[in-house]
Amino acid sequence: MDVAYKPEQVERKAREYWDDNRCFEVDEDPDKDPFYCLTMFPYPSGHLHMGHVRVFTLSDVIARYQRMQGKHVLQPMGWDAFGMPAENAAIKRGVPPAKWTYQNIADMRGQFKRLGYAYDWRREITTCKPEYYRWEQWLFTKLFEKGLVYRKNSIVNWDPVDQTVLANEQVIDGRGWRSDALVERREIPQWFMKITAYADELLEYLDKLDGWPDSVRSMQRNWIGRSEGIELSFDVEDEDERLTVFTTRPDTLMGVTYMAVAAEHPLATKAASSDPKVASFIEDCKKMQAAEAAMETMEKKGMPLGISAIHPITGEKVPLWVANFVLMSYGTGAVMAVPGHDHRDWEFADKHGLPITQVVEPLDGSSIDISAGPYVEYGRVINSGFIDGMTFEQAFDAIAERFAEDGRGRRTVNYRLRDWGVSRQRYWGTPIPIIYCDACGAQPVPEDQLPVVLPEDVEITGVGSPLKDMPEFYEADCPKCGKAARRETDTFDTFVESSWYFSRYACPDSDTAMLDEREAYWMPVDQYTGGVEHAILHLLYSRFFQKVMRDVGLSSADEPFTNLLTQGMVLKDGAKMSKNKGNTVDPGELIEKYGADTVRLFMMFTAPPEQALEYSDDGVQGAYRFLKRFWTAVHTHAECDDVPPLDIDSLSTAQRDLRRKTHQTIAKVGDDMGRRYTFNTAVAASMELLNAVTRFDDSSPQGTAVIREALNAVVLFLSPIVPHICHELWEVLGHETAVVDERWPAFDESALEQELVEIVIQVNGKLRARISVAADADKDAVAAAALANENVQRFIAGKDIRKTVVVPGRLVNIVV
RNA sequence: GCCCGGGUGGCGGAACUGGUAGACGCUACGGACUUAAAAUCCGUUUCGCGAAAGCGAGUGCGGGUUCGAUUCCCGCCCCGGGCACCA
Repeated sequence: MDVAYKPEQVERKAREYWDDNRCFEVDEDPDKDPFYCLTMFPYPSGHLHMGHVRVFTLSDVIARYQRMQGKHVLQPMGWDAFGMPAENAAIKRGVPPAKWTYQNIADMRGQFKRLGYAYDWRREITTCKPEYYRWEQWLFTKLFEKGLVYRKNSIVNWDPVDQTVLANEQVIDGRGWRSDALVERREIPQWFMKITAYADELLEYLDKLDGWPDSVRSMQRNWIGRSEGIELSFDVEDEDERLTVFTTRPDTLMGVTYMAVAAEHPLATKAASSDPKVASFIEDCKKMQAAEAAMETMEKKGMPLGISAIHPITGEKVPLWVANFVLMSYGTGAVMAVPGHDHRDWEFADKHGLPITQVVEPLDGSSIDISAGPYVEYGRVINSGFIDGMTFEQAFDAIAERFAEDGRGRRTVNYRLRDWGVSRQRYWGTPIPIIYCDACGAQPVPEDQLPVVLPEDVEITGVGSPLKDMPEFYEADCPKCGKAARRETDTFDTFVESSWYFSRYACPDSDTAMLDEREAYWMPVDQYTGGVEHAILHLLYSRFFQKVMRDVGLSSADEPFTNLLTQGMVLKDGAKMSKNKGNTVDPGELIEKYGADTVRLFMMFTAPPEQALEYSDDGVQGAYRFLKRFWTAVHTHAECDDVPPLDIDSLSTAQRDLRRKTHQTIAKVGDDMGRRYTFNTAVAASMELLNAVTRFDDSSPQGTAVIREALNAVVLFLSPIVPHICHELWEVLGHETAVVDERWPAFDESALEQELVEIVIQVNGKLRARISVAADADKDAVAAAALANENVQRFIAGKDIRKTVVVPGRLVNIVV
């Protein structure tokens, strides 16, 4: 054997075969069984990183495996091309975002091709192209017509020095990343999509998504945060308007000792006008970040407004506070506080010397010390007049009824989910198709004027959006009255592009409609793969868009992704790879050194998909070494060219053992790849089989026949993972057809039969011996054999046997 | 802070439905081949005691259920992801 493994040659040959034969280009064939295999498309940052290689390899393995199962597999690829990094690069290097992005796409496409992914490149999508985003603009105008979009004020991070809006990521310790100025909260008008109109459906359908991990469904359920409660209103002294609050704990109503409103609440604004201390407090509240994590971890501060609400039952005065932890954008911007039975209220009351009263006691009647901490469980109501003695449910109903009668309240359902703010004060994004007219207000751009094209030749300064300085962009005529009007210069959140791209792959060239009839052939996606970090936002927005597309008649699918696989990150030295930490590894270099197959194998073997994967140079070496062994084993065997057909009945015990191993492995690897998605154990099992073949020293005709069967199997089931080397080795094994067109091997049940099985013997649950018994031995015989064992006798001698547990084919446990 | 994960040898991991803890790979060590090195091949490798047979301990920590717990339950600790403008 003088053929050395040269990855670059082997891989080029396989690639050329796939390209020449257009192996991965698929059309809509009604006679075939379609399987849509999709990966979350990448942001074209310019260079491939290890995370990309991992997720795209995972998806590719699934696609190739399904193809071997006879499915008509679509696997497309595209680019999530709008986003901040392009603007940042433009500021840094003076290159326009469009130019930078297109160059990156070209570079990355080349790297992907080198990795041998089975993509139908004819369907490539680039979201920053007008052919793509025009349909997104079109859908927005449809939503506008349906009343599913609206404009309202909301809070952004404002950098007072750079005069620009910052992303949460660009705020570091409360300061702007470039200017280092203290960031302020600023309210500006922005467009919102009514995702809350679909809250119930998004929640209900989670139960039907049984192809999704429970963890993701659970995160989404909590994110939507449906809660049933009562909305009730309190009169406020010297005010005409009542103060409305939402509570899920009306049973604690008599325990309200104060109330709190958000800094932006009208009552707070009013109090500030006459009280400079309140005014300065509200001013301070503006200097905090918009991110929820920052809100939750910051010090809880508040200040009395000097006015009181009137308790709706007792008529007593309840002091009104302004507090930094109450959000104007969530609920009504006001809360009732029950410090006796809520953690946050208790801490706030404790700090500010507000009264804490107990109105719920444990159902078992035990006493609690409310001054030491709140009691937050459901219990029995006390100290509460007409609801005394009631359970939570009884009190809930009683309060609901009472308030409904006097028109002060109603049962209602509240969601934690907020509407989706889609406006961004950035240049590099899809222009929001709206024209503002002084006379007619905000008007959607009519269909025949779409797309609103983003000018690509611009200069980025880092101060505001260049669109605001381009009259040729923003000057427009009102679509309704024709008078001079002003075009919206904000662009969409880039999550909008990624909320429907999966459908567009079905018909990327459709220029008369957003989606055409081909959508129905491929959608929904059978297998979607991507990082866990997208478990909530991207996946929830996509689910929302799918339902919207369904409701405007573009699709009949309720959900976009039938099965979801969330993959873990790639780490080095226990930390996420990042330029800051200087611990990045360039997959391009590895591919050059070892070939694509080695990198693919390393990724699949090192950890199961859902877990974080720790990078190691030695691990890559190991993968390369295995491929060399694999290569040598197949070539060595291929030298014996007179391999006869298998004659199962004539096999020796050793030959039968190897054949059993082959068929056990076929079963195991099929299960690992098809059901469990544990590609690491599939590879391990393949290695074991190859090790068994290498150790099997038998050059008799039937010996080589058994080896041939084993090697054929190994090449077949490694072909989704390391497709290039398997393409070559399949040919070396004498096959006329390409491995890419082969079916998954079938396993022979009869090959698995065994005469003897090993049984473990325990005494009191501790391993004491192993014995070999006939596979069909009955329980009593196995127990008797176990008792007869010498070492077992040492441990049971002189003791009474209390119990004997026999698990057939596995173990015996003798309890003394 | 809240929600969701994870924690097993020197390292990555395996043990799928409560039934042999450490498969497979890496590292390290010993050996073969070689003038030498690389590559390759063979062997050992959870820890402690022991010449060996074997014994004891052991899956983040503390408890519990069970004949039997890495696996189920309760309470902690640590690490990671998400928290609505990173994608």
